[in-house]
Amino acid sequence: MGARQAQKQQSRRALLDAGLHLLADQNLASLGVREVTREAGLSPAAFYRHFPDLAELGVALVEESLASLHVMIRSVLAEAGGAEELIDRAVEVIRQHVRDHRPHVRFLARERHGGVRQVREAIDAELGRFAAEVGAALALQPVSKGWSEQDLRMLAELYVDHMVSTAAAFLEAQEADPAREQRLVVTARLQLRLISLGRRHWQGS
Amino acid sequence: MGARQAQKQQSRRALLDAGLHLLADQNLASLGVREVTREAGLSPAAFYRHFPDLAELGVALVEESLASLHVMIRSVLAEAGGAEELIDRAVEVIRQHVRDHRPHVRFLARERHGGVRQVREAIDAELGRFAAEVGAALALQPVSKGWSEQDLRMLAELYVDHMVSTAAAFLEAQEADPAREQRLVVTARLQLRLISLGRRHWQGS
DNA sequence: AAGTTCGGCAAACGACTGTTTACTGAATGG
DNA sequence: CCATTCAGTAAACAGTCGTTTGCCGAACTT
Repeated sequence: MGARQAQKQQSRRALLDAGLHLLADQNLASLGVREVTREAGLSPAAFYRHFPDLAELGVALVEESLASLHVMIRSVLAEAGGAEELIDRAVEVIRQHVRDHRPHVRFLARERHGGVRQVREAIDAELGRFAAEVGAALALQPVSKGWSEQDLRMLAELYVDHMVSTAAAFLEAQEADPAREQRLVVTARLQLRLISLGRRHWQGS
Repeated sequence: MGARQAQKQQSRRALLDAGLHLLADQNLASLGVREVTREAGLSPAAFYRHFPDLAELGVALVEESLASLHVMIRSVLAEAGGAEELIDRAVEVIRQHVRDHRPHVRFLARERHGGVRQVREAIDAELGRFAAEVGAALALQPVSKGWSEQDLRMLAELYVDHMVSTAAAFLEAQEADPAREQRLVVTARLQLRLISLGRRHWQGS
């Protein structure tokens, strides 16, 4: 890649980082072009060399934010182990992921039902693909023997929804109270244990 | 109440309705005073006779939006019945509630993790009280015999989170595709059945 | 070495913003 | 019936906004 492209990528990164930083306490819909370029150290007009819209910057952030999610889920399911350890590891991975990618996670939580349709749809589509991936992984586990396609999908969605709720809860807990975070870990584990229990006794729909 | 107060209430309502209407495709943080008053048919300055802030209008909407929720939960738990019918009724009540209160529900979904701290905290506090109420109701059911306080709370939160996720899903499904709504009903029922199953086999933490 | 591409800039456009001011006039209370 | 209260108004304040324009100069191509 030439120095030309490299410098352009650098500016693009600066814009994305500036946006992500400003979105810490703001919605995408209330973000301004001038605001972003000011934070990024560029002139307002420079923005349009990279994105036609702020919405487009938003979808770029969505892709970036969810890329790490797929990596995350694999790291949970990669190492085998009993149901109990799997649960503990899953919760821990979520906790750590929120710690390591606060801005991205906050962005997702905030814009999932936010005011920008384009971004909302991008998140939903990606989350759907995510659920499919989880479903495929669940199908490989011995516990899922005899489960219908529909039931697997329903379970995967339950897990994904729970993960999203938990991540959002971590988001608020981590900046509020360190003790609250630990309580959250305990609760999430218990909930997953209960779901896992229901799963073992499932007789099909 | 005098005619004086009555007219003031009417203007206040107009502001709240205008806000709710505009928030259909916008965030609270990107809403403008002028925008709201224009929609409400008032002058910009009139706004300040009712609210100091747009954030305050937001918390007013939170209270309004969640008042109907408490009514809702009671209508589910009021009539007794087997676990199966209770689940079906719960899902149906949520579906209907979203239908009947679209703007309020959308507002809650959008601002729960939105850019206005004051509103976020109001929603979380109210949702916490809601979970406590659900927990108290769960404690009365025979299935909960021997359950610790913590376990009951964890279950209540699981139910509330699931309800919130389901309501948000209905929100998008209802304006997209009527068939998707029915699929959502089926999925939500299955998920609640699975949770209910885990609940019956719970041995305490 | 000359010509072209193109990322970034400053400046200007009209439109819109939140909030304050001094005011009007109808409902209120004595 | 007169004085007061107060919800609502119009006008003005000083900004910020998104977007387009013409231009510069460094990196590419040939």
